[in-house]
Amino acid sequence: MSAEPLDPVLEERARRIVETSIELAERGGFEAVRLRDVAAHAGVALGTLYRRFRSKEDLLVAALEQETRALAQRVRQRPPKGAEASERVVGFFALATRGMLRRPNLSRAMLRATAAGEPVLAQKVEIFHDLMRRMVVSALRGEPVDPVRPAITDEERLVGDLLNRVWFALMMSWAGGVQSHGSIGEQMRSSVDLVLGPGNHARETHRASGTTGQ
Amino acid sequence: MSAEPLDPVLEERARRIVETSIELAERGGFEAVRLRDVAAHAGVALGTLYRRFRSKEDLLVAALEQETRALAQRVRQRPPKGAEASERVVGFFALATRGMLRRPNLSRAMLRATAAGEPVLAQKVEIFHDLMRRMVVSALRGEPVDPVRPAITDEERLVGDLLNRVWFALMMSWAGGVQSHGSIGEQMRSSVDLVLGPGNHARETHRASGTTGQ
DNA sequence: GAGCGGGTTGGAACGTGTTTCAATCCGGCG
DNA sequence: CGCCGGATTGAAACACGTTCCAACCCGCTC
Repeated sequence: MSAEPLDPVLEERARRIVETSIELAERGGFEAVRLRDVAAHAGVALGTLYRRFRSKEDLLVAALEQETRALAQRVRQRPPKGAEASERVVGFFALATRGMLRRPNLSRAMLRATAAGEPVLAQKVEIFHDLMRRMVVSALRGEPVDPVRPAITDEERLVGDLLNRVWFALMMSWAGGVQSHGSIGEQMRSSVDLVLGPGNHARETHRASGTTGQ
Repeated sequence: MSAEPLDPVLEERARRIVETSIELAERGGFEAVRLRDVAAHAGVALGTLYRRFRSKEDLLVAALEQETRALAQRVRQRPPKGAEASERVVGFFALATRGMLRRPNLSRAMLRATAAGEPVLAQKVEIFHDLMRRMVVSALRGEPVDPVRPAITDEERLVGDLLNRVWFALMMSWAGGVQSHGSIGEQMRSSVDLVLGPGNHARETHRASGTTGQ
C-alpha cells in the first residue's frame, strides 16, 4: 500500500521504532512514550528516529495506521455476520471498539496523537479514516473488505463517513473516561439504527419497522 | 452556571488569564500559548496560573467553554430560522462552523486541547458537548435555547448527540486542513438530511421524500 | 586504495510545560 | 498593634520534545 520502495534495512528500523512505541504506550500511555526511550529500546539514535518520524504524534499515528491495518486483517478473515446491514455494521464497530479497549493506554495515546492538527500529520490520519470507511462500507454491503478499492456510491460514502465520525467522537469521549464500554456499544447501535433504519438499509426504501430495534 | 462562589478578585484574575490565552492562541495557535507569556500578560505569576488551571489544555478548554457560551448567546438572540427542523439544525451548525473558522488558530488550539485524555479535563470537555447538544435540540424544536434545562426526550438526545459528534469529528478534520469550509457545510447538510430525512423530523413519521434533498 | 556522500551515532543544547520553594503580601482577628 | 494563614510572587529546577553537530561508518565509484 505504501508506494515508496524503501531500503529494507531502513524499513525494518522504522518498524522496530513503531513497535517499541506501541509497547511503551501500551504500558504507560502517551507520556510513557519518551522518545529517548523509544530510540534506546529500538536500538537507534534519537536523530535516526527523527529522520523517520517528524514528531511524537507522527510516531503514534503510524502506530494507529498499523493497528488499523491489523483490524482490517481480522475483519477480512472473520467478517461481521448478520442478515441485516445494520447488524453487520454494529458488529464491525463492536469489533473495532473491543480492539481499542483491549489496550486502553495505547488507544488513548494514538487518539490523542490524531489531534495534533499539523497538516502533514492530518493527511496520515486521513489514511486511518479511509481504512475505517472501507471497512464500514464492506460491512454495509456484506462483502469482504478491499477487493482493491471498490467503487463506492455517494450514499455509501455518506453513511460510512457519518458512522465513522460518530464512532471516532465516541472514542474520543471514551479516552477521557466519559464513555464506558457498554454505553459505546449502545450508542453505536442507536446511531446505526437511526441512520439505516432499524433493520434495513436505505433512504429510498423505507420499510415499516416491524422488528424491535432494541 | 458555575456553582462555586469564588472570590470575585480571584474570578477576575482567572478570566484575565483565559482572555490572554485566547488572544495568544488567536495569533499563533497552540504553541503560541506559552504559559510564561500568558502569566506575564495577565499580570500574575506562573504559580498563580497553575493554581487556577491544571495544565495548558485545561486553560484552552476553559476558553472553549467560554466561546461556546458566547455562541449560545448569539443563538439565543438570533435563533436559526426555517420551517423545517433540518433547515434550522443545518443553520445552527453553519453558525457554529463560521464561528470556529473565523479564528482558525484559536479553534485549532482549543480542539487540540480537548484530546488530552485526562479524566478531569474530559469532564470539562463534556460541558462543551452538553452546551452544543442543548443548542442542537433547541434548533430541532425551533424553540429558544435554554429555558432552564428543558426535559429532553431520548430521541432528541440521540439525534443531538449524533449530529454533534459528526460535527465535532468534522472540526477535527478541518483542524488538520483536510476539510474546507465548503465541504464542512455540505457534509453537515447531508448528514442532517440523512438523519432527519430530507425535510422532516423523525423515525416514526416517514413521509415520502418529495422535495429534492440536494 | 582513496575519496565521496548519505545515513548513523552520541551527545550537547534549547525551549517550554510543570513543579517546587522560600520570601512576601494581605486581610482578618485577638 | 502583632500575628496568623492562605494566596501570591519570583526564581530556580526538572523533564522531555526537538534541534543541532561533529565524528564516524559503509557502500560506491574512480
